[in-house]
Amino acid sequence: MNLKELSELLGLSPTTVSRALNGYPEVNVDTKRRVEAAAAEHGYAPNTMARRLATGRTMGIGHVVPLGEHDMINPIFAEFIAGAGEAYSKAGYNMILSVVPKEKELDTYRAMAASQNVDGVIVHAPLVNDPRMKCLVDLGLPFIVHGRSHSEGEAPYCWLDIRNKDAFFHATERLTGLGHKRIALLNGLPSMMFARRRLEGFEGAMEAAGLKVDPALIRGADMTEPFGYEAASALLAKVDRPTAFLCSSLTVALGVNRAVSEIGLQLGRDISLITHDDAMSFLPNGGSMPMFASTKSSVREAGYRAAEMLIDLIEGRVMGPVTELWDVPFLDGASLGPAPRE
Amino acid sequence: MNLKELSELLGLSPTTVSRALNGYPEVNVDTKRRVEAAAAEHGYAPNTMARRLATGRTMGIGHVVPLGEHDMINPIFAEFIAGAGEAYSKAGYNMILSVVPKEKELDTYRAMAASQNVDGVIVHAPLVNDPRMKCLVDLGLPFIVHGRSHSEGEAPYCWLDIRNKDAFFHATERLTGLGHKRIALLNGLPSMMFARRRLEGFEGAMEAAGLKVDPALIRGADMTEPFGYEAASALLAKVDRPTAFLCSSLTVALGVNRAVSEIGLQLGRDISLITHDDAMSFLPNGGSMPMFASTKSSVREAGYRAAEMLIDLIEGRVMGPVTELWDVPFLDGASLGPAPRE
DNA sequence: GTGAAAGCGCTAACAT
DNA sequence: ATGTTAGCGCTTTCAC
Repeated sequence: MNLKELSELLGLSPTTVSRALNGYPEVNVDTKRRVEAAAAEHGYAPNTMARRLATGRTMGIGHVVPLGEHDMINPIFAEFIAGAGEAYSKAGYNMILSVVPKEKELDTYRAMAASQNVDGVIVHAPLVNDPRMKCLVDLGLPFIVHGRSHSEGEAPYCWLDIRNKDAFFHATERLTGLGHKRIALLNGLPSMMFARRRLEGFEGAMEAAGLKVDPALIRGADMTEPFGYEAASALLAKVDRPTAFLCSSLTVALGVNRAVSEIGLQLGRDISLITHDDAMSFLPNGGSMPMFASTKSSVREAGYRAAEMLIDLIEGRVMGPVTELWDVPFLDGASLGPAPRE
Repeated sequence: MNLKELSELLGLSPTTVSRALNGYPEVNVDTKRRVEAAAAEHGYAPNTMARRLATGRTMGIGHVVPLGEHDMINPIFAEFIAGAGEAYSKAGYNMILSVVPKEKELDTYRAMAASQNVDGVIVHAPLVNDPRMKCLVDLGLPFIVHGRSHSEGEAPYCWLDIRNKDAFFHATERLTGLGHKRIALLNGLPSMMFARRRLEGFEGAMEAAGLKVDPALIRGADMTEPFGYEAASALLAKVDRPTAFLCSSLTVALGVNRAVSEIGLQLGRDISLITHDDAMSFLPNGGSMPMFASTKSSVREAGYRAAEMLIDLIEGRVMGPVTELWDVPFLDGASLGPAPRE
């Protein structure tokens, strides 16, 4: 069933039917009702592609995820996607997920701009010096970055992010306040902007406490359980082992916990741990796992806000670089204790 | 730049340019080269929506994921998506991810069929009596199910699945062979078809070993770490506690390991454990975590095959219900030992 | 309030 | 080997 058929069925012109269905005001109330009834009865829905061609709006938002050694499809991403998806449904947009080799990411954006199959894109997991933003600006493709690439000051694009630096500053401060001097930082990949900012927060707090940062206690990698396990095992085997761990994710913290238990120690008694929890999607409550700083469902919220922001940008309701930044909520946990006496 | 402009620029008709760009054989080799060069130079790419309207093919595959209490976007899903995405890129298709409230899933399919914005869909996580397949068959929308809903015999649709029942039969057999009599099964949600099949395999092997299944040792829930921890803690507190665990995922196994360590026991010495590993995306090697049955990257492979199969179906290269079924590879691990003497 | 007609940018019959 | 023409199904002026 298409518009023409439906209109013939009703003895109306396609124009009127289209207007009735799209809620134009100038349509007679009765005709409108008749049209809607007929559409529902015959299960008519306008052909998506025809409408898109006619309006010039694709109603699609691209999410390009690189397929590489490092998995980008992780719990954080999943939560974000869930949030964004909700916003899209509400606004009638479609999420288009493109899985492409990392090195083809820019080409994908160029192709998207040239073939006009998305109205905008969302950039995930920005790197320390990320080439994607400039590329997108040049292409004139509207976009929002989840995270950011610029350290301080104005960025010439829209982004939204949590206060990673502050969160890790405060977490570290909390540990130094308990007397910890040897604190290990199990961070994300150094190339990632969020890891850079977390490191800055850590270093800042160490300095503020008059402590020297030991580079041997800082590790950065994909935030997996085995990474936490292996890094913690290695660090705990040292004679001057750390008395506390600062983890970039709950997944990593689980690995640390495994390493700690394995050598007969206990988290919260012998070793302190604070983790940034960004893995709530597979650990719905985190319940029994002690933790401290948590984003909880805020990643999903971030996805929703990002999508909303992008749609506003596309539809011209907002202009120019908009940014949003929010705090990471802190949760006290059972894994904190004073540093052992020397 | 559109087709008309490009063709005028070249002094050719739009048709010829279109033919040259789409690789039709009847085009002069020189013109073809000229056209391609001009297209590249001016960054021309055909307008996606115009092409889709003209061809009647949307080049889109829908993935509907329910947004509910139970997270559907989990590591298994992520791996599957990565695999499918790869296949789509290769074939020029787009993945359209729709996040919708669970109760609106069928409506979403109906809307997709009516508005023709996808060429087909992939059904995830089928339930024991899943209404989606019948709905899709009625709608005439091509689809592939990752998993299945019908227990045995012919299903009137395409699906692809791993041998869950066999895998859990063999895993259980292995444990009974070591003398274990009290085996706990930490399964997925009972409403999920895969959990049902795993349970069947477990029960079959118990029966084959002449053992009685204790319902108190069977738990089914979302496969999270806290579930594993809490279930194992509770079960290990019983006087007649299990001597072995069979887990539906590595995430759950991690929780079991935590519970086991916490009470001073050790996996592989005091308690045996076999896990089906479907969480490789956040545990890239599983390395130090002992495990037994593993799908490793086979979920990603499944996504790739499913996408390929669906495209074949859409493009008419295959017809009728196709199914594919494969074994879960077994990996020996360090977590197995004989059952303790009575 | 309704309709006729012209596009949106492409592909695909049907010539030549 | 190339061009002409007619759609694909909708929206959107413009006219009544």
